[in-house]
Amino acid sequence: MKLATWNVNSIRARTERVIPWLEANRPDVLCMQELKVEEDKFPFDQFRALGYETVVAAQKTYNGVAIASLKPMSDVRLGLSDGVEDPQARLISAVIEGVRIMSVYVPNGQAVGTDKFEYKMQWMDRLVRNLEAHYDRAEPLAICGDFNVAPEEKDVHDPVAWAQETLFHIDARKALEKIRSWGLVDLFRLHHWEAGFYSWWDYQMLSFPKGRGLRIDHIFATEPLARRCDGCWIDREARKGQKPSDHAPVLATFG
DNA sequence: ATGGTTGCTTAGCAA
Repeated sequence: MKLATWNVNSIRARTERVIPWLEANRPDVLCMQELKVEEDKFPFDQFRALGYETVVAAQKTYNGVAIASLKPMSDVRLGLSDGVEDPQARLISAVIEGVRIMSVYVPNGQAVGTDKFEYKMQWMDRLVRNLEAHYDRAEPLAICGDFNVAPEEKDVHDPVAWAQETLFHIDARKALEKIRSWGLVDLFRLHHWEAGFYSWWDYQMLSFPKGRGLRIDHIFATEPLARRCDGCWIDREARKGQKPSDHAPVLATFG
């Protein structure tokens, strides 16, 4: 099985990049984030033409997550289902070939000290409670998506400069570690130890050509699934060329 | 250097 995740930064703006990428890479599953469109305007037909069925949790203008799959999906679940009134579409999951696959878009947090950063912290804590309440770390499960947090110094081009930002603040890193310590493995770090691999580069200041990025998109898996993972990588090529997303896809394969 | 870029929606917000 080949699993991919990609923050597309508007599916309508990115359809001409995402569809050819799917055709070239043919993952069994693609988790997407930041659709920025209501469900009735999602381009289901173009995915279906390549053999993918897609389920979405969407809203107008902001956020929005989806899972496109070649294989049948069952028990589709939307949101954190914790009774909290929350209009933001940031989580969808489905069971595919016996694996619970989650597509998540963790809040960016805007700036440390703001209400949005507080919402980010609370959302990550709610995700931990969702895992504790509904899932079993002994079962195969993958959480894929834009976590908006880089785990370690080696995942950030300039850790000192980014320490005060929402994507690498110590509180955000601790919250990410709490999610991981529920019983998840960072699949990228199973296969690569080196610094300097990034999944996101700001559109501004020529960040991509200058190599100023962060590794904030992840595929986390429970132990029984991680044991089957024989590769995990970031497709930097997809960040190049005309009208790219500011994120690159992350992929993992399983035997 | 308080800049710079992109997308949605239409001047301001979010990333």
